[in-house]
Amino acid sequence: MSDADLQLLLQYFKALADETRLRIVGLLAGREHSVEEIAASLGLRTPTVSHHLQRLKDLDLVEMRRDGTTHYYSLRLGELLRMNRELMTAEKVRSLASMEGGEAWERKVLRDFFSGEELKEIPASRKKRLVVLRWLADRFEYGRRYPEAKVNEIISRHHPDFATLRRELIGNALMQRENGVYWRVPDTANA
Amino acid sequence: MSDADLQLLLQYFKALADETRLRIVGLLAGREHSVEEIAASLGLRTPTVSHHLQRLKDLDLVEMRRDGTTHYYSLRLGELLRMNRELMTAEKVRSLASMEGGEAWERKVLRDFFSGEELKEIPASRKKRLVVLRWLADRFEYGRRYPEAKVNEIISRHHPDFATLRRELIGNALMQRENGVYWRVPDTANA
DNA sequence: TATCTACATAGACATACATCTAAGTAGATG
DNA sequence: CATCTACTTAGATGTATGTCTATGTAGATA
Repeated sequence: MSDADLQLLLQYFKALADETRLRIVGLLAGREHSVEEIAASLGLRTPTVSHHLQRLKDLDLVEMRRDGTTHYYSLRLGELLRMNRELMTAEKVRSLASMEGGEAWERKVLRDFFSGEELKEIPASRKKRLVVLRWLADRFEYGRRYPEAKVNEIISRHHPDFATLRRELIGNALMQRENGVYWRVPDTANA
Repeated sequence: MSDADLQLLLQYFKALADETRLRIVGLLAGREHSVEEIAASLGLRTPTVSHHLQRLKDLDLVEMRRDGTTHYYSLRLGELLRMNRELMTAEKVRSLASMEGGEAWERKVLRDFFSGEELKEIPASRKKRLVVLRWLADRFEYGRRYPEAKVNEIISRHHPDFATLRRELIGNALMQRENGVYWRVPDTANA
C-alpha cells in the first residue's frame, strides 16, 4: 500500500505551497535568523512566523538553536534537497495509484475516523462520509424493521449525533423509512 | 530578481499540494484516463475532476487527447520530474531571499490598504499611493489599448473613485492616454 | 521576587480553494 | 434538425488555513 508515500508527499508539498514559508526558507538558506528578524523582513507578526516555523520543523526542514530567550532557526538544506529528490521519482509517482480501486482506500477512511467502534468525527467530505455511512448501515440487518428509537440507540453506540446520521442514512438511500419504521436497503452504489 | 522563480515554485507546489490531484497524477502515470474514469475511481463529480485537470494542465503536467466527445488525459511524467529537479536546487533556494528588503514594505502597504481586491482607502502619502497605483496598473495588460470606459470599469472593481485614480495613473506615468485611448506603460521607477 | 524580553500557544477571523449543482458547448447519432 | 453524451464553465457553498490579537511561558536582569 502506498498510502504512507502519498501522505508524506502531500505533507511535503503542503509545507512548501505557501509564499511566506518559501520566503522563510530563502532567508534561512543564507544564514540563521531569529523569529523577530524573519518577522521584520517579511512584514509579519512574530506569532505568524512561529506558526510557519513550526510547520517547517514538523518535516525537519529547519532546526532551532536557543541563545537566552532568542531562538535562532536555520535551514536543513540537505534534508530539503533529499526529500525533494527521493519523494518524487518515477517509481513513487506510479505507486500513487496502486491503492485505487476502492477497498483499501475505504479501510483507510474507517481507520482514520474510527477509534474502535466509536466514530470520532463525521467526515466533512461527501466521499468519506459515504464510507462511514455504509459502515453504519451495516450495523442493521437486512429484512428487519427497526422503530426510530432503536435506530437512534444503535447509532448512538458509535456517535452522539444520531439525528444527523439517521437523516444521512435516509438521504443516501442506505436505509428507508415509512411511518416511523426503518429498514436497511441494499447498497446499489457499490456495484 | 528572483520573484519569477519564487512564483513558479509556488505554483508548482500548490499544484501538487492536494490529495485529489496527487491521486490523479498517480492514475495517469499508469495509463491515460477519461474524465469520467477518474471521477469514478476517486468518487468525485466530473466537474471537480475537470477543475483539477485544468490546474495540472496549466503547468503542462498533463496533456489531453480527444476522441469524439471523450477527453483522454495522460501524465507528462518527464515534465513533472524535470520541474521537480530543476526548480528545487541549492542555488534556487538561496535565491529566494535575494529580493527581501524593499518589497516586504510594499506588500505591507498593500495589505494595509486592500481588503481582498477592494481598495479600502487611497493612501495619503505619495510613497504609499504609488505602491497602490503600481498595483492598479498591473491590472492592465501591456500592449493592449483600453477605451476610457473600460479603464473606468476595471478601476471600479477596486475603488469607486475611478476618476481620481485614472488621473493619478496618468500623472505618475504608469499609463498613457491619447484621443481617449489608454495603454499601460513600462514602470521605469522599478529598475 | 519582580520585571522584561523573545517566543509559543490559543482562539478569532478572513481569505483561498475544493467540491458541488446548474447551465452551456461540441461532437456523435438517429 | 433534434437528441444524446462527455466534458467544460459559472456560480454557490463549505472547509482549510494564513494571519492576527490576546495570553501564557521560560530565561535574563535588577
